[in-house]
Amino acid sequence: MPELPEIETVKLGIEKTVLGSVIISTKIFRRDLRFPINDNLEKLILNKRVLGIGRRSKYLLFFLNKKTTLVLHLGMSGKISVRLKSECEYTLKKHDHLIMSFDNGIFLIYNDPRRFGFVETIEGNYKDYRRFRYMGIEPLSKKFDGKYLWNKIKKSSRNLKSILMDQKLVAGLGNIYVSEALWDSQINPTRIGKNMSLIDCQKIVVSTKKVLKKAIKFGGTTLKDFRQIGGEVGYFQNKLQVYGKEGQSCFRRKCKGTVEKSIISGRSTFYCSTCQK
DNA sequence: CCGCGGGCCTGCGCGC
DNA sequence: TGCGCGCAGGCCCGCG
Repeated sequence: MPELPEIETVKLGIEKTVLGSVIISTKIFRRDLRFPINDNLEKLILNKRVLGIGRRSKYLLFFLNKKTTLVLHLGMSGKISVRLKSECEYTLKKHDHLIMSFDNGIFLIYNDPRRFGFVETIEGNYKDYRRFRYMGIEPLSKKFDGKYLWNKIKKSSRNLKSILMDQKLVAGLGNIYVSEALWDSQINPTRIGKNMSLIDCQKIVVSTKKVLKKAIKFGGTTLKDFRQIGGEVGYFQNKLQVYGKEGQSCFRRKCKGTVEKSIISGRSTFYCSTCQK
């Protein structure tokens, strides 16, 4: 499910609802998520105030105090939603795994059918979190520029699809937005890193940022199960240019090509080989 | 060290 | 209607 724009959308929703509030109760219905929920998680977060909400790549962060940060990863099918108390008590939904209630009356529910997501705490500075240690830079940061990308890939014999999916290089892009960004930049996902020019890399970076920002603006992409925290779908699926469009005419003006789908590095990849060179 | 493929789960849509 | 298959927005791990 969620890539960077979807997590950013969820983050903005959570900020509006629980920032500054205190976690007054937690209920965990299943602990066997992608990684088992630690036995002491409840103890570590109970009665803590949410001092800040953050996002690193596709990870959501609840800053509780100097020592403790709650990390949430939504995997492929995870959702966070807000509900009223009565709804939680009487209509627990299938695959609801965790409920946190706050002193402002808000309930946050984590639901995840496939259980590829997980919840855990970071003790100490979140920057030292082991899952962030080797993680690449944020794609929307200033550091992510053409030069950075070019330096990272100019000797690589991997294809662009797998390069941009590599979270150690740039963290937060996933299957949808890599296809979208490469289409926007008119560069073919099968091209090899070492054959890319600095100009090509600059184009990719510009397109990536443009696509991500637009997706955030539209509240992310809902293919089937992504929801904003109030249950609203995202709207960026209406703005997709290639993802899921195999067999359709390329949307680029004056391009007579057809969108094709192929499996690159194990993932479905969509592109138009007529205009993506 | 690096890159790749399999595995983790459930649900859905498709062809038969 | 039902069944089996393939596929799905991500990540970790083991292997070569």
